[in-house]
Amino acid sequence: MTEPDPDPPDLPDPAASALPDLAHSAVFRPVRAGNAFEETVERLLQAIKLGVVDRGERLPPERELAPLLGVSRVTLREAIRAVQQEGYVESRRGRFGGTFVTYTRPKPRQSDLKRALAQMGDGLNDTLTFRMAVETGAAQILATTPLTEAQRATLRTRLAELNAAGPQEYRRLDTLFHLTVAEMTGSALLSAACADARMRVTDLLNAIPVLGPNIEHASFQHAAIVDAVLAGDPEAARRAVAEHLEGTAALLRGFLG
Amino acid sequence: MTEPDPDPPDLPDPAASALPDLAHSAVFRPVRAGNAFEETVERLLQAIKLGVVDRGERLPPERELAPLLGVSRVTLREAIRAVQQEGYVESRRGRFGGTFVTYTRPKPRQSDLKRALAQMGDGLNDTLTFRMAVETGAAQILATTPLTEAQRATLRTRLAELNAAGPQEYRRLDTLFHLTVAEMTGSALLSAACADARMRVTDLLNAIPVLGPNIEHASFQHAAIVDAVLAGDPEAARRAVAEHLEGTAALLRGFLG
DNA sequence: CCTTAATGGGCTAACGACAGACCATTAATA
DNA sequence: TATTAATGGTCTGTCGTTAGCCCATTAAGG
Repeated sequence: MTEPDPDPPDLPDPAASALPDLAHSAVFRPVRAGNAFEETVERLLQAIKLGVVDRGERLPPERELAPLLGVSRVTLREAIRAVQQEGYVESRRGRFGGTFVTYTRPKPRQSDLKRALAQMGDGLNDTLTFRMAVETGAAQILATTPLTEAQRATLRTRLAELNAAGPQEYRRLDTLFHLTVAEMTGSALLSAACADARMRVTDLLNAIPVLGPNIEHASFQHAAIVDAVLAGDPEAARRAVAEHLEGTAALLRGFLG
Repeated sequence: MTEPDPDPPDLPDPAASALPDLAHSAVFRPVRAGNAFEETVERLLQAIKLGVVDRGERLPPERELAPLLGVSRVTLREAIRAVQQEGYVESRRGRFGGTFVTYTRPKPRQSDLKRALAQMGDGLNDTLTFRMAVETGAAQILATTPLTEAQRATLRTRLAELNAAGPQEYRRLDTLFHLTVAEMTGSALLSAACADARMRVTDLLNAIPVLGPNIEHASFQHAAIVDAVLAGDPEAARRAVAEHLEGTAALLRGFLG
């Protein structure tokens, strides 16, 4: 024993220069989040919980979905079986068969929220910060983008649908609205980032009751976002999204006390 | 032959509802970019080209780096051998050995730029949009974050270093500056996104000559960013970054004509 | 009632990645 | 000069993943 490393007196490369370990963590981070199976399960749950595939609808056929997700059909099938056993989907064979979503959002329960919050742990602030950055960025960019009339109409439609939604459909259409904004920027990277950010807070949001006052507040902000985007005012668009997300963030952080 | 699908007259689920294929592409996208080996090579090249590990410095030991990247040591070693054969690094055995960076940025060549642009193809706009979103987001958030005096000092230092840099060191310190802003937000997700965005344009930037007028212009903008962040003015910070990146984007797009 | 196309289900051989142990080499240091 | 700790280099067995092929099932449509 030679006191292996009580407090390194002089490291071999003391001239480590201005080389900041800061930047290290952004580059020397995991190349992949998990194994293919786990990642695939996660994606399927996302598609379901986000409402991209709604109850009663079916997933794309395995032979199409596997290449979309970049995994083999075997891995996809294992993932499907996993979410199947959790009661999210049912598979039916034969022509016009498929894997159908059976999941219904459970009633929001305080205990679910606490569990979800505990599961995220320190990641909550990280996620909320990330979401704030990418969604404000998307709105700001969209407001500087020349939109076709069809796109403008789509935005108005999404907003109207959202405002007309009952508590059952609210979260799904809200997700859709936000994703639509991101998608319209035309950047696949950006919309993937927004989808990712949204997915990270889905469990939390789904555990929060959809209350009248909150909806009204949100509706007002959604309208402000659309108005700013359609008016081509990036500053206002950014501000509107920021206020909207700060509301959500404050709501979530409130449950931590 | 029964005319397989000339124009689907009635699909099985015509009530596909408002189900937008839009959102599909953001969720049903590849779970992983490539195999572990390729991803690892990419990361190593990024660390080197971004200057996170500078010429003469060494990578973390394999036994540390492998778990950081989330791959096995075997895979990491194969990746290292690959970049070694391209002349980026050299390995030395024994205590105080390691894998040392030998890469020096080649002189910018128009042909390199054209090749890099061709390789990106349609991804250029995607990348530039993404970068705009995440970096403006980071600056905006940082400007609303209470900073310690140490952090404020670091920002000023990075800026000073950058302004004092010669053409040789300019790109590296520029990268460092931008990554520092992202890291300071405290969001690992956000800094990873910024690092990713930066990496996607690295080859392009490295192929552009560092010209006096450009540096002066950029220096002015970098100063504006730091000023806005230190002043706690998110609007100004966002605007400064946007202008800065628009300059770069215009420069790159200019080479496309 | 039969045919048929589209779907989930299952199998196999080959490859990729992994963990863990062990070997070889090096230079600081005692 | 001998020790020794830290590093790259190598090997082996195991498991996850893949591509490709064929089977089983189903309901629409002839």
